[in-house]
Amino acid sequence: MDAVDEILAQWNRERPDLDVGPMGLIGRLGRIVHFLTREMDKTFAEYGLTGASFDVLATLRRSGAPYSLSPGDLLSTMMITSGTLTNRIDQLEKARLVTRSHNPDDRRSVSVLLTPRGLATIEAAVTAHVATQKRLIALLSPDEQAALDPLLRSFLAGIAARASG
Amino acid sequence: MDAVDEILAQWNRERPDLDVGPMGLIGRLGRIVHFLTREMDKTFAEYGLTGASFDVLATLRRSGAPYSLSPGDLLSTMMITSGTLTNRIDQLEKARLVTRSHNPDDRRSVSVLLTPRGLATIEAAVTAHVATQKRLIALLSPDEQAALDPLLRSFLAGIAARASG
DNA sequence: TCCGGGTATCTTGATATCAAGATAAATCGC
DNA sequence: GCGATTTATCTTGATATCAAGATACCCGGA
Repeated sequence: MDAVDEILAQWNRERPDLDVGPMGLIGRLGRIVHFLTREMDKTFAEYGLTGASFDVLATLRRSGAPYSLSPGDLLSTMMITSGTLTNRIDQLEKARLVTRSHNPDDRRSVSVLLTPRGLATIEAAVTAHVATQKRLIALLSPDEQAALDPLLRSFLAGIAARASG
Repeated sequence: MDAVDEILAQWNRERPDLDVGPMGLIGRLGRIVHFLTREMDKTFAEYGLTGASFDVLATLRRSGAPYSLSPGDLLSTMMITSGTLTNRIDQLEKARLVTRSHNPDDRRSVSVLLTPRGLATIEAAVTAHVATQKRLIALLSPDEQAALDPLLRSFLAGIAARASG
């Protein structure tokens, strides 16, 4: 009888006509992700980052040398709007973790490049982040983790199929 | 090879020292919840609500007649700060979906009460919401849903134990 | 050449959120 | 009783986000 079960019990009492089975699954998913996000944010904060700024730096870092992508490239892999990305890059530029430079061949487009300081920050932060994720996922046994993985893949595949179809 | 696998492949190339197994699980969880949230928000919007305002109305509704709780009661079941809750109640009051009244016995405390209009709104919205959740969860087969449930329970139990211990 | 349409990025205005602290009222210890 | 502490809620100031539209530039066709 966890916190989600208590909510479902209330609905059962008040609205017995509702089938709240799906609400249990989705509610638990939401709470789990909420907790994981909060814990991971603590690690980011140790490096002066937020989840948002980490995402940008990590996307640049994992794209490989020279650690440079256009805002458009970043947008395509990060589920945010263009205005949000402009703001994130502004903040990172102020913190001297990235620089913007204009492409002389197409002056509409911009390159966002990790500075040496930005590279050092993300190298350290991602190492700590992976350690945090390892610690968090250890709340499940290895068997449970192995059982969960294909279910999440299937769920996400269903979503991808829906989004494109 | 889904979008999360592509991210993991990039990290494997750039930082083969990192164990990104946990990142796969956590990344998929995050994406699934992000998608589910966006879809559920569409249903809320049909009733003039957001996820935030739905949460307040639903908490009042499932508490049972007379559909009245103090901000403190609401806070204890909704993972938000007191300032956020004040703002949510302000918005709902403007929309005439709830009213505030002061308790004569303890003038610090306040009762937030569903108006008839608020009750009618949440009755309809929660019915539609449950239908949306049923549709979304159908991306998994019944067997997959049955397999997922105990894993999420176990994960959330681990979190609850950690949070309290 | 020049215009229309498309592309890449940024700006604007409105909201929602949080952290920290303010306010007001109740209660506790003496 | 009376000051100090605790409790319940709200306020303030900063930030992040989004939707919609503005800006600046490129390109293809007449």
